Amino acid sequence: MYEKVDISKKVTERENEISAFWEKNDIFNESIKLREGCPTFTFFDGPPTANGKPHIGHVITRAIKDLIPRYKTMKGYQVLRKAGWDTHGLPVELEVEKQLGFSGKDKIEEYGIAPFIDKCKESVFKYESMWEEFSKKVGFWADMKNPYVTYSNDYIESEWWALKKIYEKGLLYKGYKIVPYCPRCGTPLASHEVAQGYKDVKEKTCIAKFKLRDLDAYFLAWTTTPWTLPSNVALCVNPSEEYSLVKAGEEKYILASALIQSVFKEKEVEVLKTYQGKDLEYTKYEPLYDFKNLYDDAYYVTCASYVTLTEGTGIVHIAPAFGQDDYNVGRKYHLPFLQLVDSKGEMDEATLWPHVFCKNADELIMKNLKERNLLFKVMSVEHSYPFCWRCGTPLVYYARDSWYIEMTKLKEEMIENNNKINWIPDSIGKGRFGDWLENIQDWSLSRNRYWGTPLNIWINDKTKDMVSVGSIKELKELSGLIKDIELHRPYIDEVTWEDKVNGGTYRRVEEVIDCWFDSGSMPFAQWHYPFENEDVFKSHFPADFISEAVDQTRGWFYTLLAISTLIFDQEAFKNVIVLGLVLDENGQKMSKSKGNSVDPMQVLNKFGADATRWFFYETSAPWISKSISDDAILDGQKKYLNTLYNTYSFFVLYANIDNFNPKEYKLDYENLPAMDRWLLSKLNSLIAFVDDSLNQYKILEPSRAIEEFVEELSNWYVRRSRDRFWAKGMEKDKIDAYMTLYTTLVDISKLVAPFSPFMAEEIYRNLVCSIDSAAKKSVHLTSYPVVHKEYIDKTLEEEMDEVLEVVQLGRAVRAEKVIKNRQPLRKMFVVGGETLNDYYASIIEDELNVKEISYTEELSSFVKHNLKLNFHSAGPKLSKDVMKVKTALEALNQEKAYESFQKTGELQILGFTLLKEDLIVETLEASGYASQSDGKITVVLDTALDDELVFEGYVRELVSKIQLERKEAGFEVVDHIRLSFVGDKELIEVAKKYEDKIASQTLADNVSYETLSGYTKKWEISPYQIEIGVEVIRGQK
RNA sequence: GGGCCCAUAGCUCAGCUUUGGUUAGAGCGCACGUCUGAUAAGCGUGAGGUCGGUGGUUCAAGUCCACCUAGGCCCA
Repeated sequence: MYEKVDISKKVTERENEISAFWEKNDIFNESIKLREGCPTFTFFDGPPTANGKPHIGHVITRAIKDLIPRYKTMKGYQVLRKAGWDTHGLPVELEVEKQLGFSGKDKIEEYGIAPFIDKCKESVFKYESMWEEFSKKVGFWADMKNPYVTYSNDYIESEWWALKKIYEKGLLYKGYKIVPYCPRCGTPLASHEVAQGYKDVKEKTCIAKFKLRDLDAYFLAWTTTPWTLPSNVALCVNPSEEYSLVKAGEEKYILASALIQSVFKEKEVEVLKTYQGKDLEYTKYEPLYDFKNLYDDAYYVTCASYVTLTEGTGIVHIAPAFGQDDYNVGRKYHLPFLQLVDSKGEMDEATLWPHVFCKNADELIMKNLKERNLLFKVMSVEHSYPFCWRCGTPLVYYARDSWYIEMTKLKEEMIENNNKINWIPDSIGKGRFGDWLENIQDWSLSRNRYWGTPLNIWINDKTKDMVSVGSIKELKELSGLIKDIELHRPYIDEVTWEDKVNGGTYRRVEEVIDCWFDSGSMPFAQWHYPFENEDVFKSHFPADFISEAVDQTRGWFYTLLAISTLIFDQEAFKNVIVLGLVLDENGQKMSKSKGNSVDPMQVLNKFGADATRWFFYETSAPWISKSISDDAILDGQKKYLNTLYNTYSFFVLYANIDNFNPKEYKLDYENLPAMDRWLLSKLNSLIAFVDDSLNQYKILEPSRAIEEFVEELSNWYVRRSRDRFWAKGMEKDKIDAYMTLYTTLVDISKLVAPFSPFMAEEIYRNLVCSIDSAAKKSVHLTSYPVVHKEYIDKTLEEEMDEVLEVVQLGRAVRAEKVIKNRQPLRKMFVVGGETLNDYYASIIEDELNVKEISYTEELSSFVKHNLKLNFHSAGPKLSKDVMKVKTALEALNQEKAYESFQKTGELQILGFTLLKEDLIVETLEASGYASQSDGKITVVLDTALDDELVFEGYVRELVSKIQLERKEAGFEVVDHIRLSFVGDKELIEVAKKYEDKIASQTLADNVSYETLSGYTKKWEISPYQIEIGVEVIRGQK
């Protein structure tokens, strides 16, 4: 029959066995082959970098990424899952530099680019096997045999095709990028290098005066970097803020209205006129300096929304060579580019201060302006400023050559395509991402590095003509190259050709591209489209579903959308679940330096994949960051996984004893008892809910519903139905119970397969495959459970809810009066609930150990009434008097007020008329009765005891003690025993009187009152004592 | 500096948008009691909350508004 379930076996051991089964039978590929010809569901896997180890954050991405495709596969879709590796980029180069023991570009060139990139290639797959093991462990199914690799020639060639399309659309241009730059080292710094070197410094800042050309007034503009003032070409205001023309002393100034006070302090100021920022646009002013003659092209006011009124004057000076914001404004207004500081950080020859280091020129410039009455004010400011982490020189922001993709031209298309995407949660798509698109910037594409996709632009050194090469074939045609070539530096740099007509040599530009372009190109580059696999690509674009952590918002999510908009003018993915980050147990970010990183393999080996996955599903919504801890994982494991597993092992235990084969019976729905129909109703409600939720990419809600169902299955259905499985023979009631539980467990195994793939598999294989060789050999090859609508009976569910409520109240009464559940009671009353049928009554009676239950509407003998204001209805009606009326109502004689209210349906108080909906009737326990109420239902217990009840209580005690002894003595559940009693005569009499009952419940074939035998133990059953012996009778059933 | 997410019991989280409403819930953990022939389980009672802070709107605010603080993410 079924394989015996060994509860003591370690979870990880069980999971490893399942894993081995999947591998041996190639279940993953089987699950894809099975859906050949079915509709496709497209999932894109965001490529991890293989030169870093998997960390705990990858568990959540993998858990979520795995769930949806498994679900969709079971729903009948074919879901290809090509894994990928992100292989290019600066981190790889840095890793290799470290390994080779040097640092810096000059050292790399000394070492040689060819051997250097060979090292990069090696380094990329340093942890590949670790990743494979990791994926296997979490149960993440992906095609890791044929992954896409961003450094492969095919992949790069696809990117070249895309880059050429962008080039042909005229969207690829060469401009400047403002980078943090160390003038001493002569090199730009990467952002993480800059971040290392911030220091708080005190610096002189100034407000300069810019004289209007057509008005006797000055614009006031504040700058923290006076050395950029000679390179000024424009001013900038916020178009939607208000600005004022003010008179202070003899002079007139223009500045933001909101900042007049902070600029002029106590000084007398007269406001002459106000403007909207937008009104000032294109107002011309006199330049501070005329080192270069740009008088007709520059020196006017521009508008940009980044200008804020939090400090300064609300007017910003624009020097496009020295700030990214400035540069963007410059491009927008076609301003000239003026860079009067050289690459050593020294002032230009053309200025009054040639070769002075720019930071030292601040004082000189302010002195000069002051002499010419162009300096309004000088202030000291303390702020954090970046310094070179190598040499301590203050960094300057400096314009360098860079290639851009002109994303600003595609703003509308980007927004339109973004609006087609279902973001989960939508606040990210609309908020963080949407806002960002509103302020979209051009994509700085090039990197002056070595290990990356080379930019496919060749320039004629004589004519300056440019060519973008879109394929290897094209390259060969142009250059006459015959042999195969690797599309990497330095090899690709050697490919040049002569222009036979106009002369000159075409050479490739030096740059490689941003590796984010690699990952954003994966929809087509993974298939080497358009050179191959046109069908596969076309049927798998855009993706139905992707998911990554929130830090990818401006990373992969953006580049996917950007490239698909550029090339295909559509969205790259339809649904995206954004995931929160995984934090340590104190909610702190994990980092190597803090030493609080959690090793994912250690977690997986300790708790198993199902429990770890479940933690991420069930803890909170996917996008909320999670604090991970052993306790938190253990929680879900105990509550959900162990409970389900125990229920399953309970079934197997008894089904094996009874040799129960579900294939020999049918689920006889029409004639099932209410308990079974209740379970089937709950089950199918659950299936409907989970299916619907997953279809909407909701994960938290179905997880919690599953957990709740499993709890009810185990702690209500199975607990209540235990003796049905325990009954002798194979009566209909027993078959019903078996069939109901079997059906439920099999459906649940399918339902939870996407969530907890390992346990689902184990349950399914043992319950289904063990008895049906024709069944699908894996749960992941089956179809997702379908709702039996006819099994859903909401009335039944509500009735059972009431049973549970009554039981809970009854237990509360017992606890309060300290009456053990083993002590039977004669009578109970239920007031205020629906009258339930005998079946339910018997459940309640059994559960609460009472002989009779009666329903009554009349509870005056048990309870008192209390009238309270219903604020919801009375609040708006009474308004300010609401509290007065409340107090008056409380002061009334409640019973009398209730009576008259019952008669007339209304209540007069303080001149107000309160109607039924304005009042809440509360019932309270009257003295002398044991009762509990939840406000709607009241349960009253008759606590009087007579001899018979007391005897029956003793019987239950005796049975309970015997069962304990059986367990302690280590008897099997099915063992029959010989019983013996010695002790106080009161208890002996009870035992004799109820001997049959005791014997049948404890499988005793023989009872003796003379001498004790077998395992014996003394018990106190207050106030008497008894000693009980239990002994196995072998060879008998 | 800008944008966004988040803050509720010792811990993990509901409740907040759609309807502002009387005593703010659940699970875990703790104490006591109870039940149990599947279970590391179940049930009950109790202790445990200035709902991050301040101010505002309102008869009434965990819930709506403004500001602030802490943590996190992205961008400067």
